[in-house]
Amino acid sequence: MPITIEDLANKLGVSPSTVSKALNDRDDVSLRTKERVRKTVRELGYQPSAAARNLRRQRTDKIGLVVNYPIHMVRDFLAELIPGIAARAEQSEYHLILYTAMARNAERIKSLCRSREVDGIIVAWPPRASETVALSQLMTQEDMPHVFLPRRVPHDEISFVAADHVGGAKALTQHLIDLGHRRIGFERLPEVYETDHDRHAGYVQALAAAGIDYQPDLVVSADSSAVDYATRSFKTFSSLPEPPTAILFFTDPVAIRALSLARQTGLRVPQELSIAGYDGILSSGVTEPALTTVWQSAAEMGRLAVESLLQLISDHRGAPIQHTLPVKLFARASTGPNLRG
Amino acid sequence: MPITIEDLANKLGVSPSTVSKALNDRDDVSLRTKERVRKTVRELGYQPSAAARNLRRQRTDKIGLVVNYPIHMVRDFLAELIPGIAARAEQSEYHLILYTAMARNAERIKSLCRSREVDGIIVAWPPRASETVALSQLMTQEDMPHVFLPRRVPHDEISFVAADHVGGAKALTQHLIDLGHRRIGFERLPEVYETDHDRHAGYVQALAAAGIDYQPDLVVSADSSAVDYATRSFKTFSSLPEPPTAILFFTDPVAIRALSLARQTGLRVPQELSIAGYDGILSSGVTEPALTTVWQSAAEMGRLAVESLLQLISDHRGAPIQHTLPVKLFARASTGPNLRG
DNA sequence: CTTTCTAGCGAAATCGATTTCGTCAGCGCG
DNA sequence: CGCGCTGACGAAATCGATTTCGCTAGAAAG
Repeated sequence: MPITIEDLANKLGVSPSTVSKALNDRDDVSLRTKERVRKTVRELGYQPSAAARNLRRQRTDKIGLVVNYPIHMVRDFLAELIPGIAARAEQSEYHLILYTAMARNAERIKSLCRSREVDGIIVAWPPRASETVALSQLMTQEDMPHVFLPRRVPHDEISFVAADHVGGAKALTQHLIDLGHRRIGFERLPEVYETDHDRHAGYVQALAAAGIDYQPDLVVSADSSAVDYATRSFKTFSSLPEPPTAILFFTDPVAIRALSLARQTGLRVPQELSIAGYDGILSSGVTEPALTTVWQSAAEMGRLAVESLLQLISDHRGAPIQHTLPVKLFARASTGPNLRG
Repeated sequence: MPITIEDLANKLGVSPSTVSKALNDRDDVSLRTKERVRKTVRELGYQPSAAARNLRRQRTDKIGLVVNYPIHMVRDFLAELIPGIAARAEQSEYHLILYTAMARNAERIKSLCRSREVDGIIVAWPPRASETVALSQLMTQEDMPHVFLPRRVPHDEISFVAADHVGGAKALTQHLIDLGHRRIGFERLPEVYETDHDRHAGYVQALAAAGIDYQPDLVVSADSSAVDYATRSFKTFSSLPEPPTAILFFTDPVAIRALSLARQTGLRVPQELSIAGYDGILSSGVTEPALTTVWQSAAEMGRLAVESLLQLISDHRGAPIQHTLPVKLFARASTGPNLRG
């Protein structure tokens, strides 16, 4: 039995409509009345019922974050993303509702749209391109503004916020080239779609710019279905007739694993082998040696995603918004000059 | 213009009340009608308006997580906690709304209660005891079920989920005693209230049980207002006339910092100095040497918090629920036998 | 055959706000 | 004086579901 607008109206001797209008600062209420209303609101600590407002205004001032991926695999990223989203949303009086148990489930997203419990949706991790297009169309049909994250979606009509993986891989490769490396191993993870494609493109561009031939055997496709695919990839590289002097692994955890494998093998890092990761979020700085990596700001992506979403919400059916954020190279101790010629 | 219950009713030639009752499986609707309704619902993909339901039923099937602490300081913990909460909540058809920008702000919590946009609240990190009691009373007055986390609250009427820090510190100390250590340094962080108190108690108990005298100079109060208080604490320990052979630091980050300070000083870990952390969440396993620590499952605490909250929600004004979870000792390479007698 | 019950349905109230539209007093102006 | 206009307010509709209560037809009971 919280205080309702009617209680307030009675106490003030005016009608509920007047109270509502006063609180929403409409101009057909006298200044004197507005003051009186505001004063009483403060005294009684009145707060309008969210449900009633939502129903009448047909909006909720909430946005949904749908995590379309096994959470434990992306925990570090979410740990930055979620605060980034929440902080930006709260600046604009929006709040964040989390939906985690909906991996690849179009039905559930449709229900979410129809229940109208959020004004917009951020989808973390778009599925494969065709599914993503279908998902996006579904949401568009339901008039639900939405933004994908943190991968780009190869489609003009779809809003997303992504990191510049072409640039990231290019910078990383360039960094190794600058250190004198010419045989640079590159681990791919084909099922990650655009991300893999972009990074590979960056790698290729950097090599080409330096006039280094692209050697297919230096590019190893990780088999992420294997339990310890880090070890597999590492072994594939080191069993080459002419192993690379530097290796770019697809993610930091794999690179970290490679660090300890190298140690076990007796290979000194970076003197005999340079190792770099990617996607640095946490913990890349605490290894020994500290891991060279490329860092993408999940918090910043979250912030941008919210801003894009708010725009899409206010510009009813405006143009799609696509952001590609620059990433930052962290050159640390795990990469060093090529001492093997 | 999503489909409303009236659209459905018209299409079926029955009244909205009948549709509603069919969907809620009331027993004054014939089986035949229920079937017809359910079929059409499936065909049209009807989903009731959340706002309308919330208003009428006076509940939202949502719980709020109020993060009452600077987020960047507790990111690793949140990264486990939030998925734990969300997963358990979604099992019971609840969803999670995040409120981050409300550090120590009773006014905002009051508004949250009165707006009725959640059915219950989990407060992450209770403030000092007196404030916590006030906060709890406020919420109780507003009929808002709530649970504190992850610290215990020294008050019988208040629900919380906490880790057993007495047991944790005791196990950690015992571990070092078993390794032959008798001069064991202990870093305190006085402003963390009950947590500090409990851990200190565990330390004292373990010493007493082993018949080792408590030496006040081995207990150092960290000055967390200092920028690099890790270094300060470390130096205080090492400048003692008779330095400890093992040190328990208050958190993993500080212990990790101490590892590299020890290396710089030329002290070998664990041969010359054993170092342990606390609160292991991530990254304790990737240091060199791997850090001994005590681990508390944030996910499990989240799960329990939701369960407690759901219980408080259904048992209107039931008894408070207090959980103290056992923690787990991870004895790793940063602690070893005392070789200095 | 009348009365009583019950199963099944619908009309209408309700949740608590916002918004539309109408009313009315007071004012200025010709 | 009559007219229109404006400023300030309130009555009532509205959002879309749930819930209460009453009604009716047919079965069961007498």
